[in-house]
Amino acid sequence: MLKRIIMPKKTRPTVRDVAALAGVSVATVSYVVNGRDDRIGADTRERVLAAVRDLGYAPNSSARGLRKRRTERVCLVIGSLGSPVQEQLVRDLHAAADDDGYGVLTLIVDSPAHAAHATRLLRQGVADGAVFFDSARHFGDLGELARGRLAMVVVDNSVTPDGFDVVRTPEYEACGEALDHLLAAGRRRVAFLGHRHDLELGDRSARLTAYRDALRRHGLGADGRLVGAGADSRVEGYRATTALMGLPEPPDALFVASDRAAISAIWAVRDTGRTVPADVAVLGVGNLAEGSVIRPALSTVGQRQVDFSRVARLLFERLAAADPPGSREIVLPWSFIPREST
Amino acid sequence: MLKRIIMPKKTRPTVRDVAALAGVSVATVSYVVNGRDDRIGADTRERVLAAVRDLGYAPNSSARGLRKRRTERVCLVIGSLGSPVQEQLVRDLHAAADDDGYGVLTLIVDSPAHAAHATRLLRQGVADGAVFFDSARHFGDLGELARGRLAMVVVDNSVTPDGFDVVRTPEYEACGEALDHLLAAGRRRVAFLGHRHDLELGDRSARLTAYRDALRRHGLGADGRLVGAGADSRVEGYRATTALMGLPEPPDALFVASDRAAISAIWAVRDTGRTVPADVAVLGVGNLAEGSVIRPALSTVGQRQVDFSRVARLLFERLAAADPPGSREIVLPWSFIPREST
DNA sequence: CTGTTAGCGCCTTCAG
DNA sequence: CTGAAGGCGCTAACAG
Repeated sequence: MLKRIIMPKKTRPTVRDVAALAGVSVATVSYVVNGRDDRIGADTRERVLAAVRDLGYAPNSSARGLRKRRTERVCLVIGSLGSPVQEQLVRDLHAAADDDGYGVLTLIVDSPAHAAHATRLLRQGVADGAVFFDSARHFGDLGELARGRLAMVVVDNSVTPDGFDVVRTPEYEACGEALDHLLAAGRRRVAFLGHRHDLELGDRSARLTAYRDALRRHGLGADGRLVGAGADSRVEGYRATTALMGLPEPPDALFVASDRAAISAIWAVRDTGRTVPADVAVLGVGNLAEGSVIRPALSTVGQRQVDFSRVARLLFERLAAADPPGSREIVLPWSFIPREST
Repeated sequence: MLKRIIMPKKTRPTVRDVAALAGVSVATVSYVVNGRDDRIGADTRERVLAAVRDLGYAPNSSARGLRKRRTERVCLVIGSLGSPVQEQLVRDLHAAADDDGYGVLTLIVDSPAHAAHATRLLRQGVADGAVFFDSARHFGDLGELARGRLAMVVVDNSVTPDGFDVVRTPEYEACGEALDHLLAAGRRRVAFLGHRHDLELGDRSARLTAYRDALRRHGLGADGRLVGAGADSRVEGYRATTALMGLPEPPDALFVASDRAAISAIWAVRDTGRTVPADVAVLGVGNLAEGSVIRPALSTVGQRQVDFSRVARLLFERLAAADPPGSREIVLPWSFIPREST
């Protein structure tokens, strides 16, 4: 009892504390804090703001979320750290969120276990909306989440809209164009280094399918030894390429499903004494900034100007809408970006 | 009115809905949901769980947080995406959180603006605890956050404990050892490529200071042209190295403050027709897995076995403790890891 | 212009 | 073993 009075408060200040200190009611504090102070006198407002500062008051987000039935937070669900494309997404989403007074939380989901984890948090209402990027494949039923009143935008090519918006990238077409270029230039042994999940997906992987179809278009048979994993990281790209170059009939072109690994691949090719692109052409995916700086500059496939502001806008439109808009679908512009490595 | 009855419920189910469907009281539902079901009959429990499944019920985290005055969530505040060391931290923190039934949110803070953003969320009680990694420098007063009843562990060398635990890495000593090795081997023009913030920090940057002190120990003067930015990304590492190699008197060794940039540096050196390590030695920092795979393998400085489980444990000890433990300080083992590039 | 007050959904004594 | 009730901190009617 006595402790209460003597000790500094161990619990964070509430509206009531602020109200008491400023000599006003809790409603007034709430109005001031929320910017609804058209009805509040200037002097009163100042007293409240001073009390807020003195006490270090910040409104409790649980209480506010409970009352308003919105958290004013959005969630970015991404598949992994380490890909610079995502940095742009982070930036664009933060920018859009700031405009609307929202906070951004990030959930890293690179396995079904993390997806379950994320699903639980999202269903518990940790945020009002979410953008899924490079992570949708780990989730079971995204539609169920959307039905739980979560505004959602999913960047993925193989998911079907179901109460949420879908953003697609025409990977298949752009990769096909790039591969045609390679094959038209006379390359005859083109290898494919995919992500592990490209190989698991098989026919449902746009990149792998684009590769197979391009070979077929040019009358070339598939050689199983030229298809494998290696796009998931720089290390794997280096290793897989080294192995490929040790083959009795090594490839004369490499289609690598990520720029990061493609850059390692260039390095690996050169470490076996060959030249890029003279001996071996290398083609990446993603249009990483780094690719345009290295020598030879990396030919790639992706957005010319990496920009996710449209994705962010979709989410905040959804959040602002009184009635949820129907499931929309947009397509980001992808193209073949030829440089020096092919 | 009629709509209410006809339309599927637009709002998420609550304990009351579950209780009504299962034919029990809300208290019973709460007991079952929270595993306090020693007092509940097995059949009753089954009915409740069935209702939970049918309705797709998940307890509202705002309401629960308000009532329990804890969110059972922790926050990872990291400085950027893209560094694989952080992947290990993410993994280790998730593992520890799962054990204790906590959720993990990630906040990306690579600027003071993002720090303000994060501070607001944290002060609003979005999580019970937080680990700061590679981000502390963007914050003004971490002590104030800790006083706001947030359990905190800060991984940073220049912050002083103030109601939170601090984890340090003996960078200065380990870098010094590595540089001594370089200089003892006869290198005379050693360049330093730092992060932008190393250069801003000046004397307070362990890596830059280690560099300057090592030169001094070996009786070498400082050459301003050999010190610059370039560690922040692969691209910058490549560019900065290329510039350095174009100098009238190019360096014979490069100390690069990140492994990622150091790897680019090796490449850039070779692209100017020189050999690593014969012409130019390259030393990185961080012990990135990739560094041990490339040829020549990258000499570096860091944790031999990258492991942050102790960091995570610190946080969860703090959360479990009734009374906050005093500010603790631990030191992670860092060492010089010589390989082929020096 | 400011104060009073009724919940938001949940957990947890306290009775029964 | 189960039900009723209070209150966590906040916002938004509604009074005054």
